Amino acid sequence: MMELTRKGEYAIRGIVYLAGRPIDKVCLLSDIASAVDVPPTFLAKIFQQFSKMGLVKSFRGTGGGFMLGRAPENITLLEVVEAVEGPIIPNRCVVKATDCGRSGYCNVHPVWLRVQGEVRGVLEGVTLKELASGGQSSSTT
Amino acid sequence: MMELTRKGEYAIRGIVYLAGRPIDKVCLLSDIASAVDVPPTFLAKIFQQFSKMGLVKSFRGTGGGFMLGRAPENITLLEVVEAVEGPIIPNRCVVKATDCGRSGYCNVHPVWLRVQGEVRGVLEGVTLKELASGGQSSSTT
DNA sequence: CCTAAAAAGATGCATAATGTCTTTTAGTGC
DNA sequence: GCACTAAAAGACATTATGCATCTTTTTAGG
Repeated sequence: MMELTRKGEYAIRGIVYLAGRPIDKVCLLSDIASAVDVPPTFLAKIFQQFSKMGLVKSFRGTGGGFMLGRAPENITLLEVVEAVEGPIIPNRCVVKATDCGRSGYCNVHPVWLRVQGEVRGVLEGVTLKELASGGQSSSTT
Repeated sequence: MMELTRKGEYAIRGIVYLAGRPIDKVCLLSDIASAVDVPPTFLAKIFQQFSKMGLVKSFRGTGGGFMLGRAPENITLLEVVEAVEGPIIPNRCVVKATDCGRSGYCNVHPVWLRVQGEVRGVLEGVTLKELASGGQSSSTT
């Protein structure tokens, strides 16, 4: 359960790679794709989503490609994941309480809220800069 | 992302209901199903899995039905969820490190481990007893 | 106007989710 | 032993999602 899809995995690989490149130069999608071993057409879709969210900037035509939309220390893993996978929703009732509240057998509701909070918290605490540079975030292991 | 399936939701409803019933009496599957509003045939599959894991005890034939396999304070939500959804795996690389370690672009690995730990921690801290009685676990909101 | 590169949209296949139905097995009570 | 009850097991159907690929269109440079 709770498994990241390939799309999410590819998305992270792609943007982390981009974050590790010179910040002011465009990258060809095809270069990124081959560097991180992802089908180029699939990665294109992913980067289109990134572009809409402002996580990357795109440039068409000759000399075009992609750049990070913001400084890598200002982009969190949570944003990246949510950009392509949608919001972190451990259970429907988190977003639509009527799904569980109607008969009273959902004391589980607050538990899902807590799960959601914890997951978001962890992902929000990690930036692309850390991921690209190999720097570890505050370890709690 | 990370969404519980219907199966998981139904599983929780069913076993929480059972946990709220007299502990030494069997419950008919059909009664549970109608009480928690789940298709009986589907719930049957779920309870078969529970039975294999020892979370419930089943009795066939006349006077048969289901009982909790252990005291409700000794069954955690984590066990229930994992019984039907499988282990909590935020990303493949958590279970099979070769998936991300091969080229070095997975500094994300420890993050997924932390996510896994947090989620498991929350779910492990909640017992069927609390869920059945409406008692809240240690609130941190 | 020709080429480069991303954007957008249509399509196809495989797998998983969500159920249902039928048959089998195991008990109870007569 | 027989009939009845209820769970176990397995086959089946439908839909949604994941995981791509291919084609066409738009935008930009030289």
